[in-house]
Formats: sequence, structure tokens, C-alpha cells
Amino acid sequence: MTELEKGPKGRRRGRGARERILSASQQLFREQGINRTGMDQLCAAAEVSKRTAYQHFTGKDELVAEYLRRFDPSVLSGVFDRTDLTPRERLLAAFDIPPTTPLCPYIAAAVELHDPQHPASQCARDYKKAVAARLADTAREAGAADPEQLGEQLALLIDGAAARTRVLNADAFPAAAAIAAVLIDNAIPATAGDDRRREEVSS
Amino acid sequence: MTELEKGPKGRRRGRGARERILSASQQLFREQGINRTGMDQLCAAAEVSKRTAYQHFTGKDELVAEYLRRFDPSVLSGVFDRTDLTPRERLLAAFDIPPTTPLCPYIAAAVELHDPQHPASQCARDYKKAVAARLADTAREAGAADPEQLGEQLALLIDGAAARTRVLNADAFPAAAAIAAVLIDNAIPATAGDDRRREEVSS
DNA sequence: TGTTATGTACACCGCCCTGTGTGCTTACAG
DNA sequence: CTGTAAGCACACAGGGCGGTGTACATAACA
Repeated sequence: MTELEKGPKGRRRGRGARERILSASQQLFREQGINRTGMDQLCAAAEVSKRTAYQHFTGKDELVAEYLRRFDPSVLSGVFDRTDLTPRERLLAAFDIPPTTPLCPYIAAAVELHDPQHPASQCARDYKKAVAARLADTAREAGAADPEQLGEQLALLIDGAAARTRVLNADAFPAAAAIAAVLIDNAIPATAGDDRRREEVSS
Repeated sequence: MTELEKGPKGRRRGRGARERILSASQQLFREQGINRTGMDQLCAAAEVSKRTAYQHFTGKDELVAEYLRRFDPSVLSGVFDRTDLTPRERLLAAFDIPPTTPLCPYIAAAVELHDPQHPASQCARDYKKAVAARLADTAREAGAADPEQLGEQLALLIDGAAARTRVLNADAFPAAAAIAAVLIDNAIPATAGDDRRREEVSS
């Protein structure tokens, strides 16, 4: 057990400053945006000295990138790994966004940072591609004729709903879900040989 | 003629500082974003002294709002007033975005400013609603069963393409246009009995 | 025990930002 | 020509920002 130091996460016997910093980032970056959240404020919210923060992260940029990486597991697998839904339902479940989500943080970061080379921007790109890929996988599972295309289309709908929700200050996901239902039904051949679809509620 | 002063635009015999400021805003806010463009840089680009800029605009906030208001005529009417296209083609023409458009400035402003109360944010909301309304009008013209819904859906597609283009650094408008075509065809009854379809689409 | 990694407290730096104060120049109207 | 308003040059205030230096406290392990 003397070798548990130097884990990939770095910290070995402290009192969890890094986690508090990232947790505070999650909250503040969402509520106020990245640019409008200063390191002073962030450290105060995390109950961490600024010095400590800069020992864990070389700079704000790295902190932002790490903050974005923390989202993958929660949303992504939370939707796609549900075995209680048919593939088609899983595709639609991606549009059931809890109202606690003001705007996809990846879009926000890409817009706020405004630099495609920024590590966080690349992280956002990777995430968006991963989501589209998982949507495509599920689309394939649902028997879509062109799963990649459907996945890309659904991803576009999600992003559109997110952006529009932000600009209009009104939930746009139901509208996006309605479009998604149309696209899904159009993409899955009526003779679809998929495994578990039983009811169709198209209108 | 002694009373031509105090026109709605304010300036009466100067050498056009206000126009230069707004023109420079147009360019810089797009290229660099709003937050990353300082007033110093902006005034330098506009060849205007900072003092003059603050005599025309009470602050950066007002300048940003005015900058957004300058977009309405160009894009909006440039697409919808084309009489050489059928209504259906006009709806699709909204997705023909010249590559010189990095991201819808309204979305960018709403994200960057991060304050729904900001005058520019309200301006963005108004614009988005106006676009949706014009899309709905055109949809009605095209004989859509539910024009409002189709207009809202197309607007969502446009915003999704804009956001996705920004995040992925790749043009997403063709994909959005493909979806739009599907939605339009789904929304317009094959037996379209609207008043103004005289041109038999060159299908 | 002492060493070392970790976290803290607080002051501090230089930079850039929005925004002003002041006095001078230019151009047009009468 | 003269008056007046538009615009200009320059310096500066006030503040927030990202980021550091220093000295000290604490927890885990040898």
C-alpha cells in the first residue's frame, strides 16, 4: 500500500481540494459562465486557497478543460445505458432534459472561449462527436436505414434545442423531440426488423 | 433646415464616427467575440478616439445591443423577400449560409453576455422570434398544415446548425437543410389547398 | 520522531478592462 | 469670418483579472 501515491489523479492524502474546486467550477461556470467567473470567486466558493488551486491546475484553461471532462459519464451513459427502454425510446430519451440544465456546457465553452485550439474546445468537439456516435449506435440498434445520418441529425436537434433554449429563455426540447420522432420514423423502414419496437405514436 | 439636428441617428455634420464604430464592431465582435474585444482595440479599428465612442454610446452594453440590431435587415429580408423562389424554396434558402458566417451573432451574444436581462439578449430574443415568425409566414404561404409549428421547427434547425457548426468547426447547415426538407414535405399536405400556389414546382 | 506532500492565509504583481477629464482641432452653417 | 458642435489625443482612475511568493499549518507515513 505504500505505492498508492502518484495515482493518475495526483492527490494522495489531502482533504479533497481538487474535488471541491471542480465541484465549484461545475456550479459557477454554469450559473455565471466561464469568463465571468474569476478564480478568486471560484476559490472562495470551493473553500480552497487560490494557492492550492494553482497547485492542482496549471491555469484556468486547464481547469476549464478538466471541468468539461467531468460531464461525459453523467449525461451520456445516463441516457444510453438504460436497458428498460427500447432503442427508439432511448433515442427520444436524449431529449428529456431536466430543467436544471440551462445550456449544454460544451456549446457555452466553445462560444465563450472562442478559440478552437483551446483544450476545452477540443474536449467539447470530442464530446459532441461521441454523443453523435452513441446516437448512431442506438439508431443502428433501432434498425435505422442510415444510422450515422440519423445520429448526426438527432445530435443537431439536441444542440439546436440547447441553443434555442438559451437564447429564448424557454424550453425548446419538446419541439426538438417532436422533430426527432418524425426523423426516427422516417429513418426506420416500416418493415424494420428491429427487436423491440411495439407501439408507434406518430402524429 | 436648421432643425435637421437631433435626427434619430443623432449625428448631424460629423465625419461618421458612429458608423465606423458600428462597422468595426461588426467585424471584431464576430472575429473575436464580444468579451474578448476591448474598447481600446475597437476604437483603434474604427479610427475613432475612445472619447468619441463613449459620446455615441453610453457604454459597451449599449454598443453591443446596437450592433445586434444592425443585422435584422441584411439576413432576414435577404432571404425571405426573394420573389424568384417558391415558398418552399425560400424556406430551404434559409439554410444556405455563406461560409463567411462563423456563428449566428445572436446566439453568441446570448451566451457570452450570459444575462437574459441584458438589452442585447432581449434583442437576440426578439430577432429569433422574428425569424421564426417569418418562417411561419412562409410556411403558411407554402401551404403547411401547421405553419407556426413548422416555422418553430425550422428555426430550431437553423440554430442547431449554427451551434453545431461552431462547436465542431464543420459546416452543419447541409445536414440541417436535409432535415428541413423532410419536415417541410411532411408538413405540407400532398393535396396542398392553399391560396397562392400557382407555380407548379419544377419537381 | 521527523520528513514530506498537501493545504492555508494573505499580500502582492502586472495586465487589461471599462470608463472619464481636459484641452485642442476641424468642419460646417449662418 | 465666426460660432458651435463633432471629433481627437492623451493621460489616468478604479477595478477585476490571472497568477505568484512567502510563511505557516496539518496529515500521513517511515
